[in-house]
This record gives sequence, C-alpha cells and structure tokens, in this order.
Amino acid sequence: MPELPEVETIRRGLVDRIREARIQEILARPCRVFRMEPAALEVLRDQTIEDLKRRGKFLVLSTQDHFCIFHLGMTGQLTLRHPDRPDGGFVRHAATGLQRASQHSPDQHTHFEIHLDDGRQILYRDVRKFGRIHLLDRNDDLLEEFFGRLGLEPFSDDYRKDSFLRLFEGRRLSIKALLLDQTFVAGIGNIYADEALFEARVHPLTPSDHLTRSQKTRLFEAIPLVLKKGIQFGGTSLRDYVDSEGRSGTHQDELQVYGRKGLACPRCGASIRKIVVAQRGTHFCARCQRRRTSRRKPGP
DNA sequence: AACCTTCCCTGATGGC
DNA sequence: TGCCATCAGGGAAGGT
Repeated sequence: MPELPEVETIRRGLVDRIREARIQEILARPCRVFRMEPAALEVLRDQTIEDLKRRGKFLVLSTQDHFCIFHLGMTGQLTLRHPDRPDGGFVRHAATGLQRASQHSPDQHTHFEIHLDDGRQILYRDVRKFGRIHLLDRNDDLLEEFFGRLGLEPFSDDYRKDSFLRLFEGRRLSIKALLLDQTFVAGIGNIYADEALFEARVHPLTPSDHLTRSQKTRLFEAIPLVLKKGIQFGGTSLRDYVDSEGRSGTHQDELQVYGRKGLACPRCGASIRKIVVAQRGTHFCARCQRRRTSRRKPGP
C-alpha cells in the first residue's frame, strides 16, 4: 500500500537516475491500469525525461511534451532495471510478506516498460491492478485540472494551519475516514492515518466536527511528522512495497500501532486494539486515544 | 454536497 | 494434499 512516504522514496531513488535519459522504446501490455489506449503511449518514444515529481500518492514523469502520471494503487511497483546487473527472483519475507530482493525481469504482472537508450528499463509492475497510468500533454493547466480536488500537500507551503482547519468545515464523518479522503490532506493512506491519530492521541471514530482545537492542532503537526519518519526509514514494506532498486523499507519496524493488534502500546503499555472504520482495518490504543466524553451542556 | 456501500483484483492464509 | 472462504485496501462509481 504505497502511501506518500513510499511514493516519495521511489521518486527520490529514481529522479536523478532517469533525468535527461532518452526513451527508446515503450512496451504497454493491455491492462486496466491504462487510462488511455496503450498505443497512445507511443508518443513517449524519443522523448527525453526531464523530471519526476510527486503530488500526494501520484508520480508525474515529465518529458518535453508529455506528463505520464502513475498511481501505484495497492501493489504497484516502479523500479529501474539495470542491464549490467543480475535479475533476482521474488523473495517472500517471512515476517512482512511478499517482497523482492533485487531487480527483476518482466513477468505477467509487469504491465508497462519504458526502455531508455542506455539499456536501462523503468518497469511498472502491479499484481492487483489497482494502480492507474495516465497520459497528458505537457501543459500545467491540464495537470492542475487533473489534480483538481486533491487536498493539501503535506510538505508544501500550502500546508498551513488555517487551510487545514478550514478543511474541517461541513465535515462530520469520522476523523479516520477524513484522513483517508485525498481531498483533505493528499498522500495519507491507512497506515499513516493510524500512525498520525496515535501520535495526536485522537480516537479514530471521533466525528470530525467533534475534534477540539488542540486535537486538530496535534493532528496538523502529527501528519507531517509520521510521514517524514516514514520517508526517513525508506517506507513501510508489509507486502509488496519496494523502492526503485527493489529494496524494502524498514519503517514497518517503527510502526507504533498499525498491524500491532494485541501488542503493547509503545506509550502506555495497554493492548493495541483493531476495529473497522470506513471499511478499513484501524489500529489504536484505547487508553492513549480516548473518545472525548461528551460534555454536558450547561443547564439554563 | 456529503457520506456510505459496493466493487475491482490477486495472493496469502486458515479451516476442514 | 486439496479445496474453498476470507482477508487486505485506494479509489471509482452509484445510491441515499
């Protein structure tokens, strides 16, 4: 489940290696991840890669004339394959699930290949095909329109307290559901939502319009904190996530609550609980993250 | 408009 | 061993 830290780790691993590389060949196997006719991607041939940016969980590969936009969904992998290095197999890690130890040759799940003129290949692999690949003409207005309602970008200048607070207006759903809503803050997924709520000591079922000012403030600060930590550890590898070189991150060892049902809360020692909120597994410490006891209205 | 549910998709896992 | 049900979940789509 690549979220902002995993997508950012992939971006950082790729951007300097592929910038100024020329695309020699495009291979796109028919698959629902493509939001256009796969043949349309032929326009990328002979284009030079200029940049790789991230917005929320999206990666934007820019060439002179085009934007190729990737969303990795649940199991998407974007890796760089070097012709002079040996391919490895897919190695299953006992504790964390399916992972890959090194670069790989294309298999039945590799839907998109960008061959560079020096022999290297950018491979998009996605077992469950929840990912998406879009193609746009290189036009900033089109890109802005594409990202239309996407929410605040956590490490940008737009991430300000007043903007953050304004996004609560008119929202009453649970705070966990709001965190997962990409029109609120972009890039948060199930793992970092739970981590941020734990850090801010907010119960995931709290209705968004019931959060106190200080709870919102703590959440505003917790979000970039947990995301930054995720990036520092190279992302969270639970099942399918690997960086651009096929390596696992180590942030799974740093998680405070996610996936730790029944284990001790690192803050207070109470047992971590798992419930379902917004159709998603949700982990929290019932002692550290209390539901605010409803304040009785003062009588007349 | 906000919110909720269903669905997509595959591989791992557990019960029998 | 094999078979089947269940689970994981980001986001689109459709309904209220």
